[in-house]
Amino acid sequence: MTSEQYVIQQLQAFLKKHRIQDITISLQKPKEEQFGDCSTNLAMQLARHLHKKPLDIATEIQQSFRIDLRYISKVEIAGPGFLNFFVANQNLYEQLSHILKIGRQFGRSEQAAGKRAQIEFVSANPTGPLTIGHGRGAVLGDTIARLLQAIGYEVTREYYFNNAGRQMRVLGESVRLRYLELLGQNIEFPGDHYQGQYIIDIARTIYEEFGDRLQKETDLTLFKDRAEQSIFDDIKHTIKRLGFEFDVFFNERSLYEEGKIDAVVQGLREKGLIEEREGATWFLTSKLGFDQDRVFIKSSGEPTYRLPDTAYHVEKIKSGYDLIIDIFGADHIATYPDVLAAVRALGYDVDKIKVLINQFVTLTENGQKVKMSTRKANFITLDELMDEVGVDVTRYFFLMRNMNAHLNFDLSLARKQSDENPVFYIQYAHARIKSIMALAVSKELKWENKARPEMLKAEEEINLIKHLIEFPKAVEGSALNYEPHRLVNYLFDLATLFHKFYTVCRVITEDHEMTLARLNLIDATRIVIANGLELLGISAPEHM
RNA sequence: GCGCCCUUAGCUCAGUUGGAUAGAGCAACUGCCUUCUAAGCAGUGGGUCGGAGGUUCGAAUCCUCCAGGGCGUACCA
Repeated sequence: MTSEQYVIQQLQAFLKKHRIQDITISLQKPKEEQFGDCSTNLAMQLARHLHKKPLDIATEIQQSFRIDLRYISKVEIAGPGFLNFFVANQNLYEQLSHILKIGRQFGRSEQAAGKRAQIEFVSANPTGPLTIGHGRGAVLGDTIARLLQAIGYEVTREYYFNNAGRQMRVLGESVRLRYLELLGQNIEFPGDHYQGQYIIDIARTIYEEFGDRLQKETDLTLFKDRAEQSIFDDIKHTIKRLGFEFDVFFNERSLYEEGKIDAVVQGLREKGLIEEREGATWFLTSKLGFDQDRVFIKSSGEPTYRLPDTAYHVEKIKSGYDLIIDIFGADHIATYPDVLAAVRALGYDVDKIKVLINQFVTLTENGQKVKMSTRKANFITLDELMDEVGVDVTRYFFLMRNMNAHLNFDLSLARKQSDENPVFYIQYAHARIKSIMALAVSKELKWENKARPEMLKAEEEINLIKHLIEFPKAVEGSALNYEPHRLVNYLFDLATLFHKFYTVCRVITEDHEMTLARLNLIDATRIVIANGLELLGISAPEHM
């Protein structure tokens, strides 16, 4: 049992004794050390119910609280009626050895065991390399997947794409024109076609294979297919470099082939939510409380994205996932309310679907904003970014901030000062520990299960232990809120506490007992940092 | 106009779901390497939490209004 669990147990006993219900006990971690390790505002909450002064109630609770030195050393009343609890060191030592005992498992839990989650992200159509903008979604998605796995979910990473439609025709035509250029034709390349160098590269491979045999070819299929294949190969390579792979690539086309699209239209039509008008097929969103109707099928006969997206989400729900996560960029904000409305109108429970929107990455270079556009090719690719700063910095950068805040990515800073990136601060703590442990091993020191943890009494040591044992809560909070940056902040704070400890407390000394105790402490720290970085997909280096 | 998001130190951002004296990193300044890695540590300065009301024991956090910025608001995805 942790100290917190003991506190809650005692407080619940108090509530039961006084027959008080409908109160949820909340424990906070005070910012100030003098206010203890955890505190509760229960007395203030109860003041209204019991018609007594908060301070009087606090005193009652304090008097009924049974101090057990295995968990809590003292209880104090402070301020307007806070009850502050101080953790007994004995409990810290027990939890420290618990960390050492379970090692890599520390931080993982089974609370979502048996549940399945699907997370769809990136989902860029194969019209060009992944950009820094996609990178944010990619890293967030993979990390949230890792976090969900850490609390027991079985997770499927899914990439949804569409290789049909107008943009793919433009892509094919772009390649064809570049191919004709290679044949020496004078081509005026349209401004609204894909401008990137990669188009020329693809055209060249076609030229090398076919020579001029495609000169009269007007069917775009071959150009389109070659481009798609080449671009997808690149995308998969980039993803792999980032440190993960998708389990499923879901082609939108399969929804048509299996009749899912028609089923959606039919289903909504039966509900009176479909209408033909001006040659197009409309989804009557206005009947569902929205301000305007939306086109489902254009007068050209091609569906808009809303229709297949709806069919796709119906399929997700039918697959029986307990949790369905979509990660979109901010430019898709307007799309999901209609899609979810359609899914709901078809009678499905959309509560399992969580739509996470990540705000844009604003690129600045030399103080100037860089506008990114795949078509204009003035983007920085994710690969180029990783070439510049490495995978660890790339991932850390995308994870360190709340996803619904804009990410200001200063390219010149990322290039020039990449060794000042905070990720190195965390990795450095790990490398320092490995270095000490290597020295200990060379001195044939064996610390496992032989140390006396009660030797660890210095403020730096106690603070470090207290933070280490918060790790499972940090993982859980990060996972349940889909907020990787919380874990990043936790690890940064942990590194700070370790560096402080390192400066003040020498690990390997003449004092054998103390040496073993501290080796245990840094070993536990190493475990937590490594486990944490693993969840972020960032390496934990032995040397730096 | 409407919808979603953002506004906290000079800059970039945290702030554990309403708690006690609002934090960190950069940038500036001052110290600390004969000892396990100085990619580190200690310290100084820096704030009307965009503004105004409201809710209550208590608000950066919740509600309303206003201002500024971003993204949408397509028979593009």
